[in-house]
Amino acid sequence: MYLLGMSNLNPTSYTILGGLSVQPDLSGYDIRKGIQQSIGYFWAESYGQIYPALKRLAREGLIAPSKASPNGRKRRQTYVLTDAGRAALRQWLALPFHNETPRNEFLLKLFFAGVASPDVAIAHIQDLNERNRRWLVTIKTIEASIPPEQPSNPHLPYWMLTLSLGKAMTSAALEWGEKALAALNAREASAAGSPQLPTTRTRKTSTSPRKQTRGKRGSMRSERKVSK
Amino acid sequence: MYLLGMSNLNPTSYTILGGLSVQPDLSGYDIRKGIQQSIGYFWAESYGQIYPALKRLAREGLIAPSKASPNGRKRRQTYVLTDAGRAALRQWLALPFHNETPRNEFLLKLFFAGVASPDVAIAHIQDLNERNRRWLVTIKTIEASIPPEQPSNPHLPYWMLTLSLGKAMTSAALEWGEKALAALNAREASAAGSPQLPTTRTRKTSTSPRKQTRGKRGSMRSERKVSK
DNA sequence: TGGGTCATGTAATAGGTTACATGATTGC
DNA sequence: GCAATCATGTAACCTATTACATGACCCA
Repeated sequence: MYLLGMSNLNPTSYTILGGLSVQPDLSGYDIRKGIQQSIGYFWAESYGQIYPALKRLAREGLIAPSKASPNGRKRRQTYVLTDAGRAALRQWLALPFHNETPRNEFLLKLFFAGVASPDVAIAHIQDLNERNRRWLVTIKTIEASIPPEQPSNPHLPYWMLTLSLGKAMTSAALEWGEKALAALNAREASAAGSPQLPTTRTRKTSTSPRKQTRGKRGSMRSERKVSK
Repeated sequence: MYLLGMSNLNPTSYTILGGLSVQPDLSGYDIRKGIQQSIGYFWAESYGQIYPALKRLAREGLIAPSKASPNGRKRRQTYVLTDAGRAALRQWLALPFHNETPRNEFLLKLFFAGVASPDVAIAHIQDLNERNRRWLVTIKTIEASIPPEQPSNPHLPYWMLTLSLGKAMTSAALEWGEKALAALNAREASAAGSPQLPTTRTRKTSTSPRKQTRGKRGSMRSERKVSK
């Protein structure tokens, strides 16, 4: 009965189903905003994914257009979950989760930092610490915005768990970063005390790395396939 | 002088440059193996990325084919870093690191776990804990394999730092997982004690989710674009 | 002589971001 | 009337994984 040509949705689609299961009558725009505000510290979606996914989900009957416009807004399409959609969501929830391929560019640069000046590693760790401090603020903000809800909400215990994992990991990384920074600074200081061969490294006064431009950021598209 | 049509390499290319900066005369195969064995807990590369990247790096003069075959193997192409390659690597190392888009499927499923039976969340957390325990073993294995090197190795302090961050975050996650599991089990037990309406949830004996098949794993390609 | 691993490579496809285009609505 | 934000959508890329093809070498 439900082995028609559908299935094999992408994670974006399941995120949409999940969002609509928590709150019906959301538009694509709402969904994106909701994701940013509630699970933005561990999940992101772009419009380029959301709108096509909505079309497809509707086509396959997992969501349905709804007319309800909670506020007076017009020209926006909201959706609700269908029974089939709820079933698909439950099915997906029960499957083992995928490990995302590990790709941590911070750790990669730290691993190879021996080729560069110690300033580089120090700057990256400072950068990481700042980002982590900001994450902690974000997480605490979300945390503060939750309790007011009705306490019988079946989602609440799980929402608290996701927040506490986020907090635990970010805190651990921040503690590591502060210790690492202290260790590297001590090492730098002692190196400055003892004699040192003049090497490639030019002791810069600023430790902050300059802005990174990589294909992205539209302009500055210097790359143009060398051969072929 | 060095503003020719090159630059804008992808992370894979920089990983290769990094690998060759630590040890020259590696083949594509070696590089992949080396990555798995030393930084596999935070970085992965596939052949489909490595071989094209090697070609391109050689074309742009950042690496050069070398003849040295450390062991007696034949029919394999090894490479060394050129001066330009080392410069490119240093330049990239100094740029701020990219945050990978946060996409943690475990947290996503946990967040929406309220739509499903409590067994689902419990199974996922057990799964996570097992993976984390395995990570810790891997990290400790790598850790044990490092000290024998010459202590003057300039990479060593950074390698130790990457390992300690990996360990800190994994341990934090594991501690969280154990507490979370205890909390959910307690909740389940107390729910079983108090009367409960018969709902959709079918109390399964097994808590382990079944194998996930999603397009990948070649066979079982049930999806076949419904329309268009 | 045959299995395992070494070794290189490519085609199909998935999955996703960015930049851009377009226009409506709200509030000042 | 104008800026900000709401709102939808698409085309051009990029990045990466998977599956497959191909064959050499090692050793028992």
